[in-house]
Amino acid sequence: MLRATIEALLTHAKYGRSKLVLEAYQRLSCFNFNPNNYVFVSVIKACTSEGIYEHGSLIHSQVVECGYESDVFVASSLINFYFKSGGLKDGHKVFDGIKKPDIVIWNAMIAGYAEHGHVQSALELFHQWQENDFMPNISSWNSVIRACALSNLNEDALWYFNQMMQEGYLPEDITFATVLSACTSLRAQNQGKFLHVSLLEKGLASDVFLGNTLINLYAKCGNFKQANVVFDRLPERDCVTWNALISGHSLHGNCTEALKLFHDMQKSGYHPDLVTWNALLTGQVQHGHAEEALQLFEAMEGQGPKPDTVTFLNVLKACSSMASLKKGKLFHTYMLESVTIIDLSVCNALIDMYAKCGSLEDACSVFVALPKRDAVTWNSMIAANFKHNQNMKAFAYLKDMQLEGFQPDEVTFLCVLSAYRQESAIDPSALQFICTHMAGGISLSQEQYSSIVDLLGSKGFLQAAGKMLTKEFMKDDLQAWASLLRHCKMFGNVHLGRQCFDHIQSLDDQYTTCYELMSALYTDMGMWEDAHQIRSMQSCAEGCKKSFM
DNA sequence: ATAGGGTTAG
Repeated sequence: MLRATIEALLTHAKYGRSKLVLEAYQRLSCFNFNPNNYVFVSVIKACTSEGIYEHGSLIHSQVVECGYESDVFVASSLINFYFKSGGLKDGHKVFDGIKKPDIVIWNAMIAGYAEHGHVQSALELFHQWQENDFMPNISSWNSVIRACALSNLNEDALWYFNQMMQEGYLPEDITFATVLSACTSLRAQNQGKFLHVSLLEKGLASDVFLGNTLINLYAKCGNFKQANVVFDRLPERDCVTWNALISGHSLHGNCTEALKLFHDMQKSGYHPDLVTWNALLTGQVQHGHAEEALQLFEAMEGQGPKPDTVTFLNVLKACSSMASLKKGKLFHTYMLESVTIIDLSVCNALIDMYAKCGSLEDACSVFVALPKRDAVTWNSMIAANFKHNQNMKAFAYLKDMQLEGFQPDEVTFLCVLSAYRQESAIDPSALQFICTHMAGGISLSQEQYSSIVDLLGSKGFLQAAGKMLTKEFMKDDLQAWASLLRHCKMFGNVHLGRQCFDHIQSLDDQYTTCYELMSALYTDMGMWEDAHQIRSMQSCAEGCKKSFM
Protein backbone atom coordinates (compact mmCIF):
# COMPACT_ATOMS: atom_id res chain seq x y z
CA MET A 1 0.00 0.00 0.00
CA LEU A 2 2.78 2.40 0.94
CA ARG A 3 4.70 1.42 -2.14
CA ALA A 4 1.67 1.86 -4.36
CA THR A 5 1.04 5.35 -3.00
CA ILE A 6 4.65 6.37 -3.62
CA GLU A 7 4.43 4.95 -7.14
CA ALA A 8 1.23 6.93 -7.74
CA LEU A 9 2.79 10.12 -6.41
CA LEU A 10 5.79 9.78 -8.70
CA THR A 11 3.65 9.00 -11.71
CA HIS A 12 1.48 12.06 -11.11
CA ALA A 13 4.66 14.13 -10.77
CA LYS A 14 5.93 12.81 -14.09
CA TYR A 15 2.83 14.09 -15.86
CA GLY A 16 2.71 17.37 -13.97
CA ARG A 17 -0.53 16.60 -12.11
CA SER A 18 0.37 18.69 -9.11
CA LYS A 19 -2.96 18.48 -7.26
CA LEU A 20 -2.85 14.67 -7.36
CA VAL A 21 0.76 14.70 -6.17
CA LEU A 22 -0.29 16.71 -3.12
CA GLU A 23 -3.21 14.35 -2.46
CA ALA A 24 -0.93 11.32 -2.64
CA TYR A 25 1.46 13.02 -0.26
CA GLN A 26 -1.40 13.63 2.13
CA ARG A 27 -2.18 9.90 2.07
CA LEU A 28 1.50 9.09 2.67
CA SER A 29 1.53 11.09 5.88
CA CYS A 30 -0.78 8.43 7.39
CA PHE A 31 2.08 5.95 7.18
CA ASN A 32 5.00 6.29 9.48
CA PHE A 33 7.53 6.77 6.80
CA ASN A 34 10.37 9.10 5.87
CA PRO A 35 10.07 10.30 2.27
CA ASN A 36 13.16 10.04 0.08
CA ASN A 37 14.63 13.01 -1.79
CA TYR A 38 12.75 12.20 -4.96
CA VAL A 39 9.39 12.35 -3.22
CA PHE A 40 10.39 15.68 -1.71
CA VAL A 41 11.38 17.10 -5.09
CA SER A 42 8.03 16.06 -6.56
CA VAL A 43 6.02 17.53 -3.72
CA ILE A 44 7.94 20.81 -3.67
CA LYS A 45 7.46 21.11 -7.43
CA ALA A 46 3.75 20.54 -6.96
CA CYS A 47 3.61 23.27 -4.31
CA THR A 48 5.44 25.60 -6.67
CA SER A 49 3.02 25.14 -9.53
CA GLU A 50 0.05 25.42 -7.16
CA GLY A 51 1.54 28.52 -5.56
CA ILE A 52 0.87 27.40 -1.99
CA TYR A 53 3.38 29.12 0.24
CA GLU A 54 2.38 27.76 3.67
CA HIS A 55 2.42 24.16 2.54
CA GLY A 56 5.85 24.62 0.96
CA SER A 57 7.30 25.93 4.22
CA LEU A 58 5.88 22.92 6.02
CA ILE A 59 7.54 20.57 3.53
CA HIS A 60 10.76 22.53 4.05
CA SER A 61 10.75 21.77 7.75
CA GLN A 62 10.13 18.08 6.98
CA VAL A 63 13.06 18.18 4.57
CA VAL A 64 15.23 19.48 7.40
CA GLU A 65 13.92 16.79 9.78
CA CYS A 66 14.81 14.08 7.32
CA GLY A 67 18.25 15.58 6.70
CA TYR A 68 17.80 16.37 3.02
CA GLU A 69 18.41 20.10 3.18
CA SER A 70 21.78 19.88 1.46
CA ASP A 71 20.70 17.44 -1.24
CA VAL A 72 21.21 19.47 -4.40
CA PHE A 73 18.01 18.37 -6.06
CA VAL A 74 15.85 19.02 -3.05
CA ALA A 75 17.61 22.33 -2.36
CA SER A 76 17.27 23.57 -5.93
CA SER A 77 13.57 22.83 -6.03
CA LEU A 78 13.22 24.62 -2.70
CA ILE A 79 15.09 27.64 -4.07
CA ASN A 80 12.83 27.59 -7.07
CA PHE A 81 9.78 27.30 -4.86
CA TYR A 82 10.71 30.25 -2.67
CA PHE A 83 11.63 32.50 -5.57
CA LYS A 84 8.40 31.70 -7.38
CA SER A 85 6.19 32.19 -4.35
CA GLY A 86 7.80 35.52 -3.54
CA GLY A 87 10.04 34.51 -0.64
CA LEU A 88 13.31 35.96 -1.91
CA LYS A 89 14.87 35.89 1.55
CA ASP A 90 13.99 32.25 2.15
CA GLY A 91 15.43 31.33 -1.24
CA HIS A 92 18.70 32.96 -0.28
CA LYS A 93 18.68 31.22 3.09
CA VAL A 94 18.47 27.81 1.41
CA PHE A 95 21.27 28.83 -0.92
CA ASP A 96 23.48 30.05 1.94
CA GLY A 97 22.99 26.75 3.75
CA ILE A 98 24.62 24.78 0.95
CA LYS A 99 28.33 24.28 1.42
CA LYS A 100 29.23 23.27 -2.10
CA PRO A 101 26.58 24.54 -4.52
CA ASP A 102 26.74 22.74 -7.87
CA ILE A 103 25.51 23.73 -11.29
CA VAL A 104 21.91 22.79 -10.51
CA ILE A 105 21.84 25.20 -7.56
CA TRP A 106 23.44 28.01 -9.55
CA ASN A 107 20.97 27.60 -12.36
CA ALA A 108 18.09 27.68 -9.91
CA MET A 109 19.43 30.96 -8.50
CA ILE A 110 19.82 32.52 -11.96
CA ALA A 111 16.31 31.45 -12.92
CA GLY A 112 14.98 32.75 -9.62
CA TYR A 113 16.50 36.17 -10.11
CA ALA A 114 15.15 36.21 -13.65
CA GLU A 115 11.66 35.47 -12.39
CA HIS A 116 11.82 38.48 -10.07
CA GLY A 117 13.07 40.83 -12.76
CA HIS A 118 16.52 41.08 -11.16
CA VAL A 119 18.36 40.77 -14.46
CA GLN A 120 21.50 42.36 -13.11
CA SER A 121 21.83 39.83 -10.31
CA ALA A 122 21.13 36.97 -12.72
CA LEU A 123 23.80 38.17 -15.16
CA GLU A 124 26.31 38.87 -12.38
CA LEU A 125 25.87 35.37 -11.07
CA PHE A 126 26.30 33.90 -14.53
CA HIS A 127 29.48 35.85 -15.28
CA GLN A 128 31.04 35.61 -11.82
CA TRP A 129 30.57 31.96 -11.94
CA GLN A 130 32.22 31.61 -15.35
CA GLU A 131 35.20 33.58 -14.08
CA ASN A 132 35.65 30.90 -11.45
CA ASP A 133 36.11 28.30 -14.17
CA PHE A 134 32.67 26.80 -14.01
CA MET A 135 31.23 25.55 -17.27
CA PRO A 136 27.65 26.64 -17.86
CA ASN A 137 25.37 24.02 -19.34
CA ILE A 138 22.47 24.54 -21.72
CA SER A 139 20.10 25.16 -18.79
CA SER A 140 22.27 28.01 -17.54
CA TRP A 141 22.13 29.61 -20.97
CA ASN A 142 18.37 29.11 -21.13
CA SER A 143 17.97 30.87 -17.80
CA VAL A 144 20.20 33.79 -18.75
CA ILE A 145 18.44 34.26 -22.09
CA ARG A 146 15.10 34.11 -20.35
CA ALA A 147 16.27 36.59 -17.71
CA CYS A 148 16.92 39.12 -20.47
CA ALA A 149 13.70 38.36 -22.33
CA LEU A 150 11.59 38.70 -19.17
CA SER A 151 12.98 42.18 -18.56
CA ASN A 152 12.39 43.22 -22.15
CA LEU A 153 16.12 43.26 -22.91
CA ASN A 154 15.46 41.43 -26.14
CA GLU A 155 18.66 42.48 -27.89
CA ASP A 156 20.63 41.08 -24.97
CA ALA A 157 18.66 37.86 -25.17
CA LEU A 158 19.71 37.49 -28.80
CA TRP A 159 23.29 38.39 -27.90
CA TYR A 160 23.49 35.64 -25.28
CA PHE A 161 21.93 33.18 -27.72
CA ASN A 162 24.53 33.97 -30.36
CA GLN A 163 27.28 33.75 -27.76
CA MET A 164 25.95 30.37 -26.73
CA MET A 165 25.93 29.12 -30.33
CA GLN A 166 29.48 30.38 -30.86
CA GLU A 167 30.62 28.43 -27.85
CA GLY A 168 29.17 25.32 -29.44
CA TYR A 169 26.15 24.60 -27.24
CA LEU A 170 23.17 22.86 -28.81
CA PRO A 171 19.94 24.81 -28.25
CA GLU A 172 16.91 22.96 -26.89
CA ASP A 173 13.27 23.43 -27.84
CA ILE A 174 12.83 25.82 -24.93
CA THR A 175 15.84 27.85 -26.00
CA PHE A 176 14.20 28.33 -29.38
CA ALA A 177 10.87 29.32 -27.88
CA THR A 178 12.49 31.98 -25.67
CA VAL A 179 14.67 33.43 -28.42
CA LEU A 180 11.83 33.42 -30.94
CA SER A 181 9.66 35.35 -28.55
CA ALA A 182 12.47 37.91 -28.14
CA CYS A 183 12.57 38.17 -31.96
CA THR A 184 8.83 38.78 -31.98
CA SER A 185 9.14 41.67 -29.53
CA LEU A 186 11.86 43.16 -31.71
CA ARG A 187 9.94 42.36 -34.90
CA ALA A 188 13.23 40.78 -35.96
CA GLN A 189 11.94 38.66 -38.78
CA ASN A 190 15.32 37.81 -40.27
CA GLN A 191 16.76 36.49 -37.03
CA GLY A 192 13.51 34.55 -36.73
CA LYS A 193 13.91 33.03 -40.19
CA PHE A 194 17.37 31.84 -39.23
CA LEU A 195 15.89 30.13 -36.18
CA HIS A 196 13.10 28.70 -38.33
CA VAL A 197 15.70 27.03 -40.56
CA SER A 198 17.40 25.48 -37.53
CA LEU A 199 14.04 24.20 -36.33
CA LEU A 200 13.37 22.61 -39.71
CA GLU A 201 16.78 20.95 -39.63
CA LYS A 202 16.12 19.53 -36.20
CA GLY A 203 12.58 18.45 -37.11
CA LEU A 204 11.19 20.73 -34.41
CA ALA A 205 9.16 22.96 -36.74
CA SER A 206 6.18 20.62 -36.54
CA ASP A 207 5.97 20.88 -32.74
CA VAL A 208 2.71 22.70 -31.88
CA PHE A 209 4.26 24.91 -29.27
CA LEU A 210 7.14 26.03 -31.44
CA GLY A 211 4.91 26.20 -34.50
CA ASN A 212 2.65 28.59 -32.61
CA THR A 213 5.64 30.70 -31.65
CA LEU A 214 6.75 30.85 -35.29
CA ILE A 215 3.25 31.75 -36.52
CA ASN A 216 3.08 34.45 -33.88
CA LEU A 217 6.41 35.88 -35.02
CA TYR A 218 5.52 35.99 -38.71
CA ALA A 219 1.98 37.25 -38.12
CA LYS A 220 3.16 40.04 -35.79
CA CYS A 221 5.67 41.07 -38.43
CA GLY A 222 2.89 41.13 -41.01
CA ASN A 223 4.41 38.31 -43.04
CA PHE A 224 1.21 36.31 -43.45
CA LYS A 225 2.59 34.32 -46.35
CA GLN A 226 5.18 32.71 -44.08
CA ALA A 227 2.74 32.48 -41.19
CA ASN A 228 0.37 30.49 -43.41
CA VAL A 229 3.16 28.22 -44.60
CA VAL A 230 3.94 27.27 -41.01
CA PHE A 231 0.24 26.99 -40.23
CA ASP A 232 -0.47 24.68 -43.20
CA ARG A 233 2.46 22.43 -42.41
CA LEU A 234 1.61 21.94 -38.76
CA PRO A 235 0.45 18.35 -38.33
CA GLU A 236 -1.35 19.30 -35.14
CA ARG A 237 -2.96 22.60 -34.15
CA ASP A 238 -4.64 24.01 -31.08
CA CYS A 239 -6.57 27.11 -30.08
CA VAL A 240 -3.36 29.11 -29.65
CA THR A 241 -2.38 28.34 -33.25
CA TRP A 242 -5.56 30.02 -34.49
CA ASN A 243 -5.30 32.85 -31.99
CA ALA A 244 -1.76 33.69 -33.06
CA LEU A 245 -2.90 34.06 -36.65
CA ILE A 246 -6.06 35.97 -35.74
CA SER A 247 -4.28 38.41 -33.43
CA GLY A 248 -1.68 39.07 -36.14
CA HIS A 249 -4.40 40.01 -38.60
CA SER A 250 -6.13 42.15 -35.97
CA LEU A 251 -2.89 43.97 -35.23
CA HIS A 252 -2.46 44.80 -38.90
CA GLY A 253 -6.04 45.92 -39.35
CA ASN A 254 -7.12 42.95 -41.49
CA CYS A 255 -10.38 42.68 -39.59
CA THR A 256 -12.24 40.84 -42.34
CA GLU A 257 -9.54 38.21 -42.58
CA ALA A 258 -9.53 37.88 -38.78
CA LEU A 259 -13.30 37.24 -38.83
CA LYS A 260 -12.94 34.73 -41.63
CA LEU A 261 -10.37 32.82 -39.60
CA PHE A 262 -12.68 33.02 -36.60
CA HIS A 263 -15.31 31.12 -38.62
CA ASP A 264 -12.79 28.72 -40.17
CA MET A 265 -11.52 27.83 -36.74
CA GLN A 266 -15.00 26.81 -35.63
CA LYS A 267 -15.58 24.86 -38.82
CA SER A 268 -12.39 22.96 -38.01
CA GLY A 269 -13.77 22.10 -34.60
CA TYR A 270 -11.93 24.59 -32.35
CA HIS A 271 -13.80 26.67 -29.80
CA PRO A 272 -12.88 30.35 -29.73
CA ASP A 273 -11.78 31.31 -26.22
CA LEU A 274 -11.53 34.62 -24.39
CA VAL A 275 -8.23 35.42 -26.11
CA THR A 276 -9.80 34.87 -29.54
CA TRP A 277 -12.73 37.18 -28.80
CA ASN A 278 -10.52 39.85 -27.29
CA ALA A 279 -8.13 39.70 -30.24
CA LEU A 280 -11.04 40.28 -32.63
CA LEU A 281 -12.39 43.12 -30.51
CA THR A 282 -9.01 44.80 -30.22
CA GLY A 283 -8.57 44.67 -33.97
CA GLN A 284 -11.91 46.38 -34.60
CA VAL A 285 -11.44 49.03 -31.92
CA GLN A 286 -7.83 49.88 -32.83
CA HIS A 287 -8.76 50.33 -36.45
CA GLY A 288 -11.73 52.59 -35.94
CA HIS A 289 -14.59 50.12 -36.34
CA ALA A 290 -16.43 50.95 -33.12
CA GLU A 291 -19.84 49.85 -34.42
CA GLU A 292 -18.53 46.43 -35.42
CA ALA A 293 -16.77 46.10 -32.09
CA LEU A 294 -20.01 46.61 -30.20
CA GLN A 295 -21.78 44.06 -32.40
CA LEU A 296 -19.00 41.63 -31.70
CA PHE A 297 -19.40 42.20 -27.99
CA GLU A 298 -23.10 41.46 -28.25
CA ALA A 299 -22.36 38.22 -30.04
CA MET A 300 -19.86 37.39 -27.34
CA GLU A 301 -22.49 37.96 -24.69
CA GLY A 302 -24.75 35.48 -26.45
CA GLN A 303 -22.40 32.65 -27.23
CA GLY A 304 -18.90 33.46 -26.07
CA PRO A 305 -16.90 33.26 -22.85
CA LYS A 306 -17.34 35.58 -19.86
CA PRO A 307 -15.80 38.97 -20.70
CA ASP A 308 -12.82 40.22 -18.69
CA THR A 309 -10.82 43.43 -18.21
CA VAL A 310 -9.43 43.39 -21.73
CA THR A 311 -12.94 43.07 -23.13
CA PHE A 312 -14.18 45.95 -20.98
CA LEU A 313 -11.32 48.23 -21.99
CA ASN A 314 -12.05 47.59 -25.66
CA VAL A 315 -15.77 48.20 -25.36
CA LEU A 316 -15.18 51.44 -23.43
CA LYS A 317 -12.78 52.60 -26.08
CA ALA A 318 -15.40 51.88 -28.73
CA CYS A 319 -17.95 53.97 -26.80
CA SER A 320 -15.46 56.84 -26.47
CA SER A 321 -14.66 56.89 -30.14
CA MET A 322 -18.35 56.98 -30.97
CA ALA A 323 -18.74 59.76 -28.36
CA SER A 324 -21.96 58.04 -27.34
CA LEU A 325 -22.73 58.91 -23.73
CA LYS A 326 -25.85 56.76 -23.86
CA LYS A 327 -23.97 53.62 -24.91
CA GLY A 328 -21.21 54.35 -22.41
CA LYS A 329 -23.63 54.71 -19.52
CA LEU A 330 -25.46 51.54 -20.47
CA PHE A 331 -22.20 49.66 -20.53
CA HIS A 332 -21.15 51.12 -17.17
CA THR A 333 -24.40 49.85 -15.64
CA TYR A 334 -23.83 46.47 -17.26
CA MET A 335 -20.36 46.20 -15.70
CA LEU A 336 -21.65 47.16 -12.26
CA GLU A 337 -24.19 44.35 -12.53
CA SER A 338 -21.89 41.69 -13.92
CA VAL A 339 -18.76 41.99 -11.78
CA THR A 340 -18.20 42.69 -8.09
CA ILE A 341 -15.01 44.71 -8.45
CA ILE A 342 -14.14 46.85 -11.46
CA ASP A 343 -10.42 46.92 -12.16
CA LEU A 344 -8.65 50.27 -11.66
CA SER A 345 -7.54 50.25 -15.30
CA VAL A 346 -11.18 49.91 -16.33
CA CYS A 347 -12.16 52.78 -14.00
CA ASN A 348 -9.50 54.94 -15.61
CA ALA A 349 -10.95 54.06 -19.00
CA LEU A 350 -14.40 54.97 -17.66
CA ILE A 351 -13.16 58.45 -16.67
CA ASP A 352 -11.68 58.85 -20.11
CA MET A 353 -14.85 57.61 -21.80
CA TYR A 354 -17.11 60.01 -19.87
CA ALA A 355 -14.81 62.94 -20.61
CA LYS A 356 -14.74 62.09 -24.30
CA CYS A 357 -18.51 61.61 -24.41
CA GLY A 358 -18.98 65.08 -22.98
CA SER A 359 -19.82 64.40 -19.35
CA LEU A 360 -17.17 65.80 -17.05
CA GLU A 361 -19.68 65.32 -14.25
CA ASP A 362 -19.84 61.54 -14.69
CA ALA A 363 -16.07 61.39 -15.01
CA CYS A 364 -15.83 63.15 -11.63
CA SER A 365 -18.30 60.76 -10.01
CA VAL A 366 -16.20 57.79 -11.07
CA PHE A 367 -13.08 59.52 -9.76
CA VAL A 368 -14.60 60.44 -6.40
CA ALA A 369 -15.81 56.89 -5.80
CA LEU A 370 -12.37 55.36 -6.32
CA PRO A 371 -10.75 53.84 -3.22
CA LYS A 372 -7.34 53.90 -4.89
CA ARG A 373 -5.81 55.91 -7.75
CA ASP A 374 -2.71 55.59 -9.87
CA ALA A 375 -0.82 57.98 -12.17
CA VAL A 376 -3.10 57.07 -15.07
CA THR A 377 -6.15 58.04 -13.00
CA TRP A 378 -4.70 61.48 -12.34
CA ASN A 379 -3.68 61.96 -15.95
CA SER A 380 -7.19 61.02 -17.06
CA MET A 381 -8.73 63.62 -14.74
CA ILE A 382 -6.27 66.31 -15.81
CA ALA A 383 -6.97 65.56 -19.48
CA ALA A 384 -10.73 65.48 -18.82
CA ASN A 385 -10.67 68.94 -17.26
CA PHE A 386 -8.54 70.46 -19.98
CA LYS A 387 -10.84 68.96 -22.56
CA HIS A 388 -13.76 70.75 -20.92
CA ASN A 389 -11.84 74.03 -20.73
CA GLN A 390 -11.49 73.80 -16.96
CA ASN A 391 -7.83 74.78 -16.95
CA MET A 392 -7.71 75.97 -13.35
CA LYS A 393 -9.35 72.75 -12.16
CA ALA A 394 -6.92 70.74 -14.24
CA PHE A 395 -4.07 72.45 -12.43
CA ALA A 396 -5.70 71.76 -9.09
CA TYR A 397 -5.74 68.05 -9.97
CA LEU A 398 -2.13 68.30 -11.01
CA LYS A 399 -1.25 69.68 -7.59
CA ASP A 400 -3.26 66.99 -5.81
CA MET A 401 -1.55 64.36 -7.91
CA GLN A 402 1.81 65.53 -6.59
CA LEU A 403 0.48 65.79 -3.04
CA GLU A 404 -0.53 62.12 -3.26
CA GLY A 405 3.02 61.28 -4.26
CA PHE A 406 2.68 60.79 -8.01
CA GLN A 407 5.15 62.62 -10.19
CA PRO A 408 3.76 64.09 -13.40
CA ASP A 409 5.00 61.98 -16.28
CA GLU A 410 5.35 62.39 -20.02
CA VAL A 411 1.62 61.93 -20.53
CA THR A 412 0.78 64.65 -17.99
CA PHE A 413 3.22 66.92 -19.65
CA LEU A 414 1.95 66.45 -23.18
CA CYS A 415 -1.57 66.90 -21.89
CA VAL A 416 -0.71 70.32 -20.45
CA LEU A 417 1.08 71.24 -23.64
CA SER A 418 -1.66 70.34 -26.05
CA ALA A 419 -4.17 72.22 -23.91
CA TYR A 420 -2.09 75.37 -24.01
CA ARG A 421 -1.19 75.18 -27.65
CA GLN A 422 -4.71 76.38 -28.47
CA GLU A 423 -4.71 79.20 -25.93
CA SER A 424 -3.70 82.70 -26.94
CA ALA A 425 -2.05 83.36 -23.58
CA ILE A 426 -0.41 80.92 -21.22
CA ASP A 427 -1.30 80.95 -17.59
CA PRO A 428 1.86 81.76 -15.60
CA SER A 429 1.37 78.65 -13.45
CA ALA A 430 1.33 76.52 -16.58
CA LEU A 431 4.55 78.07 -17.73
CA GLN A 432 6.04 77.46 -14.33
CA PHE A 433 4.97 73.84 -14.53
CA ILE A 434 6.46 73.37 -17.96
CA CYS A 435 9.79 74.88 -16.94
CA THR A 436 10.01 73.11 -13.59
CA HIS A 437 9.52 69.77 -15.22
CA MET A 438 11.95 70.39 -17.99
CA ALA A 439 14.62 70.26 -15.32
CA GLY A 440 12.99 67.21 -13.76
CA GLY A 441 12.99 63.60 -14.69
CA ILE A 442 10.46 63.55 -17.51
CA SER A 443 12.05 62.15 -20.63
CA LEU A 444 10.61 63.61 -23.78
CA SER A 445 11.70 62.95 -27.31
CA GLN A 446 13.57 65.52 -29.36
CA GLU A 447 10.43 66.19 -31.41
CA GLN A 448 8.42 66.86 -28.27
CA TYR A 449 11.12 69.20 -27.02
CA SER A 450 11.07 71.01 -30.35
CA SER A 451 7.34 71.47 -30.20
CA ILE A 452 7.59 72.87 -26.66
CA VAL A 453 10.28 75.31 -27.77
CA ASP A 454 7.99 76.36 -30.57
CA LEU A 455 5.02 76.73 -28.25
CA LEU A 456 6.89 78.75 -25.63
CA GLY A 457 8.45 80.94 -28.30
CA SER A 458 5.17 81.59 -30.04
CA LYS A 459 3.68 82.88 -26.77
CA GLY A 460 6.67 85.14 -26.20
CA PHE A 461 8.38 83.09 -23.48
CA LEU A 462 11.69 83.43 -25.27
CA GLN A 463 14.02 82.93 -22.30
CA ALA A 464 12.23 79.75 -21.26
CA ALA A 465 12.41 78.44 -24.81
CA GLY A 466 16.11 79.33 -24.99
CA LYS A 467 16.78 77.47 -21.77
CA MET A 468 15.33 74.32 -23.28
CA LEU A 469 17.69 74.53 -26.21
CA THR A 470 20.67 74.25 -23.87
CA LYS A 471 19.90 70.53 -23.47
CA GLU A 472 22.72 68.53 -24.98
CA PHE A 473 20.53 66.64 -27.44
CA MET A 474 18.96 69.87 -28.70
CA LYS A 475 22.26 71.45 -29.68
CA ASP A 476 22.14 70.11 -33.25
CA ASP A 477 18.43 70.62 -33.82
CA LEU A 478 18.64 73.40 -36.42
CA GLN A 479 14.87 73.50 -36.89
CA ALA A 480 14.28 74.20 -33.19
CA TRP A 481 16.94 76.91 -33.10
CA ALA A 482 15.55 78.52 -36.23
CA SER A 483 12.09 78.45 -34.69
CA LEU A 484 13.34 80.36 -31.68
CA LEU A 485 15.11 82.85 -33.95
CA ARG A 486 11.83 83.34 -35.81
CA HIS A 487 10.05 84.10 -32.55
CA CYS A 488 12.82 86.46 -31.48
CA LYS A 489 12.20 88.36 -34.69
CA MET A 490 8.48 88.38 -33.99
CA PHE A 491 8.94 89.77 -30.46
CA GLY A 492 11.94 91.96 -31.29
CA ASN A 493 14.51 90.31 -29.03
CA VAL A 494 17.82 91.18 -30.67
CA HIS A 495 20.09 89.80 -27.99
CA LEU A 496 18.67 86.25 -27.87
CA GLY A 497 18.10 86.33 -31.62
CA ARG A 498 21.77 86.96 -32.20
CA GLN A 499 22.71 84.07 -29.91
CA CYS A 500 20.49 81.77 -31.97
CA PHE A 501 21.94 83.07 -35.17
CA ASP A 502 25.53 82.51 -34.02
CA HIS A 503 24.71 79.00 -32.89
CA ILE A 504 22.99 78.05 -36.15
CA GLN A 505 25.74 79.56 -38.20
CA SER A 506 28.43 77.66 -36.31
CA LEU A 507 26.62 74.42 -37.13
CA ASP A 508 25.75 75.14 -40.74
CA ASP A 509 26.84 78.38 -42.42
CA GLN A 510 24.77 77.47 -45.49
CA TYR A 511 21.48 77.70 -43.61
CA THR A 512 20.05 80.62 -45.60
CA THR A 513 16.94 81.17 -43.48
CA CYS A 514 18.95 82.18 -40.44
CA TYR A 515 20.70 85.02 -42.33
CA GLU A 516 17.39 86.27 -43.63
CA LEU A 517 15.73 86.17 -40.23
CA MET A 518 18.62 87.84 -38.46
CA SER A 519 19.00 90.66 -40.93
CA ALA A 520 15.23 91.18 -40.91
CA LEU A 521 15.32 91.35 -37.10
CA TYR A 522 18.07 93.99 -37.20
CA THR A 523 16.16 95.91 -39.87
CA ASP A 524 12.98 95.82 -37.76
CA MET A 525 14.90 97.36 -34.90
CA GLY A 526 16.48 100.00 -37.11
CA MET A 527 19.96 98.53 -36.75
CA TRP A 528 20.85 98.94 -40.39
CA GLU A 529 24.59 98.45 -40.05
CA ASP A 530 24.20 95.10 -38.28
CA ALA A 531 21.68 94.05 -40.89
CA HIS A 532 24.15 94.86 -43.59
CA GLN A 533 26.90 92.94 -41.83
CA ILE A 534 24.71 89.81 -41.71
CA ARG A 535 24.06 90.05 -45.43
CA SER A 536 27.74 90.25 -46.23
CA MET A 537 28.34 87.23 -43.98
CA GLN A 538 25.76 85.44 -46.06
CA SER A 539 27.32 86.27 -49.42
CA CYS A 540 30.71 85.32 -48.03
CA ALA A 541 29.37 81.92 -46.92
CA GLU A 542 27.74 81.39 -50.29
CA GLY A 543 30.95 82.45 -52.03
CA CYS A 544 32.96 79.95 -50.00
CA LYS A 545 30.57 77.25 -51.08
CA LYS A 546 30.92 78.21 -54.73
CA SER A 547 34.72 78.22 -54.68
CA PHE A 548 34.55 74.91 -52.89
CA MET A 549 32.61 73.43 -55.76
C1' DA B 1 13.00 8.49 -12.11
C1' DT B 2 15.95 13.82 -9.52
C1' DA B 3 17.31 21.45 -12.00
C1' DG B 4 15.17 25.09 -15.33
C1' DG B 5 12.54 26.64 -19.21
C1' DG B 6 8.33 28.07 -23.82
C1' DT B 7 3.18 30.18 -27.46
C1' DT B 8 -2.06 33.66 -28.08
C1' DA B 9 -5.83 39.24 -26.15
C1' DG B 10 -4.50 45.06 -23.44
